[in-house]
Amino acid sequence: MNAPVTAPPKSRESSEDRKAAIAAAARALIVEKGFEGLRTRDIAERVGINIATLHYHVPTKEALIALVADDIRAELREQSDGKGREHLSPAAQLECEFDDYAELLGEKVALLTALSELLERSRRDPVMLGCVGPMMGKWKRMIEEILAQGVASGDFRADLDPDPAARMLVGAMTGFSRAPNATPDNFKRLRAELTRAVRNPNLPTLPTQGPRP
Amino acid sequence: MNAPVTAPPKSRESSEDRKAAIAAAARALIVEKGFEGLRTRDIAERVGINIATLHYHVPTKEALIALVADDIRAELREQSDGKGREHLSPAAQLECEFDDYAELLGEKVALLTALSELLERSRRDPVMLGCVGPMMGKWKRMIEEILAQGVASGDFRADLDPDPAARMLVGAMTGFSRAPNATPDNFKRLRAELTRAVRNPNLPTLPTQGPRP
DNA sequence: TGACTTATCAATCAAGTGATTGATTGCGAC
DNA sequence: GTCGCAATCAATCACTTGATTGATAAGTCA
Repeated sequence: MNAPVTAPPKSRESSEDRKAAIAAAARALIVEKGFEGLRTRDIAERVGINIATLHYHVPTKEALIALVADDIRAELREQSDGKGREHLSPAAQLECEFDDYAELLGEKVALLTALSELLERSRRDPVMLGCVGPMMGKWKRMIEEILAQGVASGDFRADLDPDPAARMLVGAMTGFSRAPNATPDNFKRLRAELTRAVRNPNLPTLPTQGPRP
Repeated sequence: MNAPVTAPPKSRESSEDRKAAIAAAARALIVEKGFEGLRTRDIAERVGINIATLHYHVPTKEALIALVADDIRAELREQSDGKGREHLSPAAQLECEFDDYAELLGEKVALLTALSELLERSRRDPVMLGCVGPMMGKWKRMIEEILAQGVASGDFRADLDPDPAARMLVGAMTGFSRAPNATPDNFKRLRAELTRAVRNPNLPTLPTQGPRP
């Protein structure tokens, strides 16, 4: 390589690296203190830079918010991208959605927590709504689509209404992450229940039989 | 903004009335600005009193939080109290739960919004968790109980697992109030979907409201 | 009426809190 | 070298915010 695009590690960080570090620190602090408890000084301290340096990279707090939102969006897209599942049955696709959320619950709870904080604020902050709303909308629509296909294919109940059913599934999952006793085992039970809630009872094959004894 | 209460120069309020007014103003402001955006000065202004007067009635912000939490708890209990429904079928009892939530959505959205703010904070505030946690726990347990009875009576699916199913219902309802397009009509569709999600598909007739022997 | 309590306010404090300023330092280009 | 720019920092401003203080008026009661 005679033309390195990314500069080698210097004593002084590049603007990109700094911004990434700032976003990470901000997200961690949002989880700890809540969005409204986010303080620019705390972020700077965690990154190990001066307040003025922080403001050099991220001029205003609004820009900081946008940075964090983008950071979260990028990480979420990273998970959902490039996983062609169109060839799977609707029921299998739905299980994949559950798998994805289980992965978030297991390895990226902080992401979910931060997202939850942003969501709460989005109710009264149009800018935030513009950041977070599309993410949630996309998720719900994706599930809605799977459900509609499943109704057509016979995987799911014929009387299933995709829109409210998708609301139900999304609400159940997000609600789960907020609730106490959000253990992996309890999520297994939840997803099993959700599966039973939407599946076609007239299907000849019954893969599972009821809840645990 | 809002007129600083051109209230008539009344005689001095009683301590109880003042506290009630403070709680009401605080709740309204929580809805508008979020819990973390709650400012004692704003509350005082809305009530029409001096900051020092506010601190006379509610010494610290923590006491204010407790006051608000108690206020919300009281209003919620007011709705759920004294509505003996044990004589109804489990399916009918569940519909009553949906009715209750529809009523909240219609006439007391502010209550739900404030509660949502408190819930968000309860994740990182043990005191708040002590206030809000029991409320949510009671609700979930109530639904769980109805579901268990409905499984036994045959109203609901035999393979329904009450605990995660209750999580699902609670999550679906709370999630609905947060989501966009939370219209009354959409709630109708949601509750219909939830009803179908739990009902026993082997029932010869659709379970309807009314007592059953 | 007079002593005592309750409710109220203007003024102020002390600790934040986002943002700005002016100077300093490291690094690449010429 | 040394010039210019990007990155950094110490100091500070202007404002917010929960809480306190000392004084004053409105009730209560003997």
